[in-house]
Amino acid sequence: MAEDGARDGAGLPLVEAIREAIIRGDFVPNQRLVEADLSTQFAASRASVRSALLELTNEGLVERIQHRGARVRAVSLAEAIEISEVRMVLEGLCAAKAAECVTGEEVLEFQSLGASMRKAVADGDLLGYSSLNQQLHRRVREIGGQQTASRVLERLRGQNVRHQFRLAMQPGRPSVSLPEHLAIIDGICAHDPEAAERAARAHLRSVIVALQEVDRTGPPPRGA
Amino acid sequence: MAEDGARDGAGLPLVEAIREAIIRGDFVPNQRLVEADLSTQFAASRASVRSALLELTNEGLVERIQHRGARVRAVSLAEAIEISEVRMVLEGLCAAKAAECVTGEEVLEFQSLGASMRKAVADGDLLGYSSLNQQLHRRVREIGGQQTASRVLERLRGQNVRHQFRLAMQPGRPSVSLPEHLAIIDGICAHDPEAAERAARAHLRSVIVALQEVDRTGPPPRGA
DNA sequence: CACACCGATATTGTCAACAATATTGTGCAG
DNA sequence: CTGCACAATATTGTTGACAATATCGGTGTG
Repeated sequence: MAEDGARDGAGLPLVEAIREAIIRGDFVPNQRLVEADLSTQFAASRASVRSALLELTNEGLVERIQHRGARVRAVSLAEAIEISEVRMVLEGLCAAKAAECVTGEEVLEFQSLGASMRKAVADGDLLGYSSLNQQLHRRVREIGGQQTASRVLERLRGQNVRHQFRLAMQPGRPSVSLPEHLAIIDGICAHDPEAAERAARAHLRSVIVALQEVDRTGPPPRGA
Repeated sequence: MAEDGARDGAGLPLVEAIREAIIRGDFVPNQRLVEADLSTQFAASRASVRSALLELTNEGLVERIQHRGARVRAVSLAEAIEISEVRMVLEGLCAAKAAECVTGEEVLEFQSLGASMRKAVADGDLLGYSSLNQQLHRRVREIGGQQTASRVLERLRGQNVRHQFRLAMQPGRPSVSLPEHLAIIDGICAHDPEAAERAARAHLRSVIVALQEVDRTGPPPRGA
């Protein structure tokens, strides 16, 4: 509460403002999202808020029950694993397609990206590595050219960004994921769709295992 | 036009009514969906129509442009192929998971379903086969228990139901798809996730080839 | 003391009217 | 005859108020 929603003004289209607020963590899971409150906080009409909540519901970020309002959806560990399984096969698909149609220039770009990731891990730059990580996944999607898969992946990303964040902060995690990422890059640069898909799937499988691990060690940062 | 939208009354929640109308083909691709018209046709307020269109937009069934209204989204062949590629990996995932956790009772159900499909093809019952087809895919999703994948698949289904329909009506198509379906069933019943996934992917790959074929022979039934 | 009933409150869902915007048709100049 | 400015129209986007519904607190009774 107490946020006066200064940042939106008329710049971003409200739905993005709320989405960012949820992803950033301004709204915690299970927090109620009352239409009237949001309309004042974001200086928008209730109808706009309503339509934004509709959109975010379909994106899986908020949950609505008839006559009972909207709340920030709390994705359980089981759901996070499901999402990662879907990501596994979809990113595998994108990696395979990227390996097929990658250009020479893009190969160089990927290799440079790989080098940067290596360096970030060596330097212990967690934040930089996380950013490069996202960049890699995004580029694979873009180059794969599978817009349908990209849209789905983009939506899923928002849903377990919280779990993803916990993973990235896990000590020792980068040294595990780095070789997996490099394998994806290698497969794509070698124009080997099957290798790229295998590598992408292996990476996500590893993410799933890590999710289960991190849950066993330290339960949720903020209990529901 | 000229439909007075008799069927909805107060039974189904409007959004489903419009969705069914689009899927059924009452509204053809690229047809404009004017809010005022729909509100009279379906005897609902414009606000309700508006929110329904919002929802359907997020489902990918309609397309909206700022201040220019909504139209039924026409999915191109390229998009249909993309969708089928996504289906390929997701149904592969579901089939694999189904193979892992299928019960003895469900094995019998699948085998019975396979027998029915065989019979329908032998009898030349296109409609019955199409129905069994959908039932098979649905059961695989349900038993796989991957709700995230299921939701995505369900949404994608609505988008290329038109292309799917054209395929089903293609002469000779059932004899091609039947063994593919049976292979999926066999893989699941054998509790062999890899075989089930391979079979599911092979099936969808065949669907993609068939989509390209049917486009080459007979372009769209109703040009955009 | 526990439990069902009932009214008060908060919140969503719906509606009708108004403003903003894009499209279309018309008239005029070149 | 063609191209452009401009008004008329059609349609969406927004606002505010109203009705429907669920939740919460109190009250009475077994």
